[in-house]
Order: sequence, then C-alpha cells, then structure tokens
Amino acid sequence: MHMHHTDELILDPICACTALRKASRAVTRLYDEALAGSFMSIVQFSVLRHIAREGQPELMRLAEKLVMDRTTLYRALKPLEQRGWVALSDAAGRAKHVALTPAGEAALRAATDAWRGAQARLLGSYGAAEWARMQAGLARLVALSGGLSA
Amino acid sequence: MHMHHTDELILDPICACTALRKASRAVTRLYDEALAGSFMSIVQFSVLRHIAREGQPELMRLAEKLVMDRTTLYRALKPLEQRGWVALSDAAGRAKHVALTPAGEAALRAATDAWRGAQARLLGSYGAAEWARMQAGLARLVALSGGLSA
DNA sequence: TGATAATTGATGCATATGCATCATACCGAC
DNA sequence: GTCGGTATGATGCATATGCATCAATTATCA
Repeated sequence: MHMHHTDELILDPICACTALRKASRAVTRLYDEALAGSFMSIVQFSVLRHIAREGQPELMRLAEKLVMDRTTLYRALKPLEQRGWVALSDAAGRAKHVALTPAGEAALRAATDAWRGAQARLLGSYGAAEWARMQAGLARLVALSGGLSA
Repeated sequence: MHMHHTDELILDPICACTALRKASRAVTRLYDEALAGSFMSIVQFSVLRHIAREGQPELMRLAEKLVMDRTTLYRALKPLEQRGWVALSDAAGRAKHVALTPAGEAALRAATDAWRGAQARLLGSYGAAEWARMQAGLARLVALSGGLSA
C-alpha cells in the first residue's frame, strides 16, 4: 500500500471546526440561493429576524445573540441602514439601539416566504427529529465554546 | 401579555442555516485562539491538512473537498504560497496542482499539536459519542445541500 | 477536423469575519 | 469628586466568502 511521507499528519480524526464550517458553507449557499430574489443574504435575513424578535435591542446584545463579533455586526448593519430597513438610535454616549423600519418589516416578511421554502426543503430531507437533535447540539457547542474561549 | 407588531414574523422555528453559522463562528473562535501561536488560522490549517491528506490535489478537487468556492480557495492559497508553505504547479493551460513544501509540512506538524488541544477540549466537553453523531449529521447536510442547490 | 460545450484559473465587486486599537462614556470604589 | 476599570462604538487591517465575468484550455461530438 502506497504511503505519503506526510501520513503522520493525517492520522488525527476529523476537525470539528472544519466539519462545522463545511456544513455552514454548504447550507449558506442553499439559503442564499433561496433568498436571492429577496435581495438579501441569509446573514442579512438573520440579522433582520433577530432584530424583529428582540424588538429594539442594543447593538451589543444583538451581537451576542447572533454570536457575532461586535464590529462585524456594526458593519453588517450599514447596508441595511442604507436601504432603510433598520434605524439606529444615536443616543449620544449611550448604547445604541437598532429597530426595524416599516420597509425593513416588509422586506423581512417578503423574504420569509423564500426562507421557509429553503428550510422546508432542507429539513424535509434531513428529517425533523434528527434536526431537532442537531439544533440542540449546535446550541450546546456555542455555549461550550463561549465557556472554553472566554 | 405584550405583543410586538412584528410578532407574525417570528413564529417560524429556528433557522437551520443561522444555527449552523452561529456554531461555526463560536467554534472557529476557539480554534483560532488555539492556533494563534502557530501563525495560522483554522481555515489555513484546514487547507494545509487537506493538501497533506490528498497529496498533490488539483485545485478544483481540493475546493470540492473543502466545500469552498473555487475562487475563495485560490485566494486563500496566496498567503500560504507567499510564506512558502505550499507550491502550485503552473503547468501551462492544464489544471494546477498544489502541494505542501517542507516548510508547509513543518508548519502543519507544529500547528497540529495546538489543534489537537482545542479539539480535545471541545469534544471532551461535548462528548465523543454525541460528536460522532453530529459529525455524521453535518456530512449529511453537506451532501443534501449539494443535491438541493445544484 | 471543426464547431461547440465544459472545465479551469483569474479578477472585480461586495460583503463577512474577527483582531487590535482608539476614543468616549459609564460605573464603582475610595 | 476623582481615579481606574469596564462597556461601547468606530476604524484600520487582513483575510474569508461567493457571485459574475472573462480568458484560455480541454473535451465532445457531429
């Protein structure tokens, strides 16, 4: 049997992070395709949806919920603000809040149909029960990672 | 009970893509921290590891294995090439191959220790058996997404 | 063989991602 | 009230991500 001279490098098991990132990329592609007609990415959809869910969250609180770096969120909000989908409070010196505008609500509502289609297709194939377990596992990974890194 | 006027937007279940991306970000942070001393990110580690595993893969083949867009991989390789960790064949007109250089092998070997630590910490907390199931599910999501999107 | 299709690499564009850093504002201890 | 620590937002930097597009090359088939 042929052996590479780097074989000792590949005896370790699959990288958990890499496996997650691969799945994340593959599924992101699927959802982005579904949302293309709604003129937003799944990332933007996710941000809008979290804002809708939270009401008028502080930026930091929103970043935590999204498991995003602060600065990543701040800049992700800019195109949404430019399109008039979200509005930032500029309370001087205090934590800013972000809220959906009516246009943002309309955009989110319209995109939700496309999103629901992608979600149904994927989870219909994957299996709802299996997905429930996966979802719980993913949430646990987030919690664990927070504890292990911070 | 207080109701937001956007309540009808948030009745849908959790977004599978968003859940994956959150976990991906959280775990990426963990692994990037662990690899910081090795002067590479988990993405770069992942690319190097796949090259080691494949030998001298064609760029396209490598991108598929990594579930990456072609162009993302091409550009991810540039800093690795500049550091002398990988070498690209420039066979005129034909598919290029990429291979680890001795320096690349050394860097990968050195980083593998740090990686193994992060992996052990995370999976030790998460549970090896549960992780095996998660890993199988992630692979299935990749396969399903490929089928559903292409 | 010659036209056409598929593959591959490269680049422009836009956004995503997170770290380090800075400035400001807030808060708690004293 | 002041000082020091913390929280928050902003920005520079580097890389990640993927789409659209173009050029060149290879494969296919009539």
